[in-house]
Amino acid sequence: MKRPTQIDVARLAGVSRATVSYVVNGLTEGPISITEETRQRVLHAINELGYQPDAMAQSLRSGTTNTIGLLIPDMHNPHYWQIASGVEQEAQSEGYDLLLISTSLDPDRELHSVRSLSRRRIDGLILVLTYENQVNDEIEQLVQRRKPLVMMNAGIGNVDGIDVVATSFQKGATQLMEYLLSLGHRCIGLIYGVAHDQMGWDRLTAYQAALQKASLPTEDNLIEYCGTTLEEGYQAAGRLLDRSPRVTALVVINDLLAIGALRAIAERGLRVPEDISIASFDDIALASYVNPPLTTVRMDAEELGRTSARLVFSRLVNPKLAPQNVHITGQLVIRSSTGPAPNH
Amino acid sequence: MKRPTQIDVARLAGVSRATVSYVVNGLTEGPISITEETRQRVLHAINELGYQPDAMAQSLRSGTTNTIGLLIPDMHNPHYWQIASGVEQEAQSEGYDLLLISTSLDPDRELHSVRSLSRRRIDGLILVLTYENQVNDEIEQLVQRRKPLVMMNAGIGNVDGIDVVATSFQKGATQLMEYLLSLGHRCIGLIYGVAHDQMGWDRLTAYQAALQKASLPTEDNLIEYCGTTLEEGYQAAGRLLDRSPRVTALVVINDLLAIGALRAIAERGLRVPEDISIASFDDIALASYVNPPLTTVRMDAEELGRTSARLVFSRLVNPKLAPQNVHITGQLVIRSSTGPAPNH
DNA sequence: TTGAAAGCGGTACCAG
DNA sequence: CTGGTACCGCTTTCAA
Repeated sequence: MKRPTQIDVARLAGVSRATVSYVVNGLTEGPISITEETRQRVLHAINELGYQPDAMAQSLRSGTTNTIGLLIPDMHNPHYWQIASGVEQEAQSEGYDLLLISTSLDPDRELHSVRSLSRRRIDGLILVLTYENQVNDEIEQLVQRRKPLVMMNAGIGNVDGIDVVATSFQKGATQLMEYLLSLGHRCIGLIYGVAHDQMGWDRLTAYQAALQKASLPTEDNLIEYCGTTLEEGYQAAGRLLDRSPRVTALVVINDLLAIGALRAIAERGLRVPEDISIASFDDIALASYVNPPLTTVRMDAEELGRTSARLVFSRLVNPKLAPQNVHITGQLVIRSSTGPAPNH
Repeated sequence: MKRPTQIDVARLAGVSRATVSYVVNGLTEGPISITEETRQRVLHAINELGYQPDAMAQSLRSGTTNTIGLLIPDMHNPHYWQIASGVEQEAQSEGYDLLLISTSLDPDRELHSVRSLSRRRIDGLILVLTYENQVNDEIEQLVQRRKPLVMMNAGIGNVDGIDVVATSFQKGATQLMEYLLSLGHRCIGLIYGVAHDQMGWDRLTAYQAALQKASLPTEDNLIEYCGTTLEEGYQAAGRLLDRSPRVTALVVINDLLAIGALRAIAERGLRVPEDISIASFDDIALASYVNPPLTTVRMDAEELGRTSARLVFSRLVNPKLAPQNVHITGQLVIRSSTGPAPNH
């Protein structure tokens, strides 16, 4: 059973393909105008056959796909999920569909995916890259073809003429460190679980700078590197706690890992925040629901997604808009996972 | 700057479009065979221009899009995220892209989205519907066009000739209830937060049946209905606890809401599981990381997604496969959020 | 008021 | 070994 085409409809209604097209697209008013009677005949035939215009053919003709692409590094992290959710909402409300690709933190796939997306005549593209340098050429091409393109988390190398939604925890991280220091913490661990060194740089440097400013040593064994999953956060926290029992506060690179860390803490019989404070970044929905609710630096990821999508659409409407450069910074949210340092 | 087409390449290489096509598709061996020299000329021209075949045109020709569609009810629930993640993994590994649509629990959008997907010549479709009845006609059409189509969570009305991945918590829920009863719980609350009455039916009926079997009353005010978000789970648990302080155990329709409920419990100064036990369904990754780790009925959502995707692909390979009907049941996982009823 | 026909960018058959 | 060309399904001038 093949799907019916315009021709089938035209034949059944006894008109030409063009007429069908007019009726379907509601051009029956204005410059065209078609007899109400033929219009009804066509409409009837359409119903009869269950005809639906073929989106691919329309795309080929119009050069437009009604689709925007989103590339994220990892589907397991709620943070990216939330970004996707925001993008999806906005896309949906503009009548666009979302093509979602996760690179699973694989640089090759990142490149390959951008290629694949660009072959598809996607109307707009939002990239949350981790290995930017790899794809510069592709991006260059897309820009030259005037494709709406938004990069999130673009590092230092703000490519010319590209819309960027830059997120920075620098300020929030600094606030957080000051807050912890003011609570009397002097031995603060950092759990640094990232896909790529460059990610989370803002937090790492803020951490180091704050310690330095407070004339505290930035000991290497207070920093624990790990991967990006709950489990890895859990493991890393365990290692850190066992290695440096003196730590009174733990800064974790994101909420997900912090939740893993919470478990490691609980398993060692330590109470939060009486024995040890913990704080992290993102403020995913869960952050305020775990026990205790997490002190964190908020970055509304859904809003991030919505903002990126809006940038895409505004450029779609007006291609010669000057490159936008939205900068979003995190806000410290104090909850009950942090408290005064023990014996202070 | 327009993107180059086959014609441009052909012109630059001084050959015909056909030749370019052959080279691009590597048909240079076998029945076609092209001089290595021309091949190189074409390849060179391609590089020169940065030519990439247009996926839309290819789709129009082949009737194929290298895309599978996934419709989920809600992007905020990790359960559906995980399904999406599983589908994405499998799609990725088969070289397919994923078109993701969330209906945000809106029945109209559900219908509209299925329509939109079917206009797009999607190669396969996975539907996680909540309001099935609405879309029966559309589905009928897709089946007749032999589109690989998998329905998850299909209720009772297993449409003929459709691949179904049915999930049921019936057995797991029954096990869970027996387990709670064996721990001495006699007053067991249920938090029933679903998008649509029909969802979670398996758990509701298992809950009622178990109570009945134990000759316990199924009091209406032990059941609290609510929405699907963390916040609503939190609120609902609060209402239930305040209304019926006698409950010693709480069964929650899914882990997400259970995490919300945990907070409501903690805020009332109750300890888990000493004062009150709590158990739920899904076993999302977080379930074993919250404090205390949740007793839950496991349904590996990512695996669900992968299974659905595999069904799609196997039908893509062999369209006349008999309709598959995978039935996946949840397994009780006992962790530390459940314990003996107080004063037992 | 309606119809004929030229593409959109590729693919694949058939000739040469 | 390579080129010409019909076709995929739809839109949109241009003529009738």
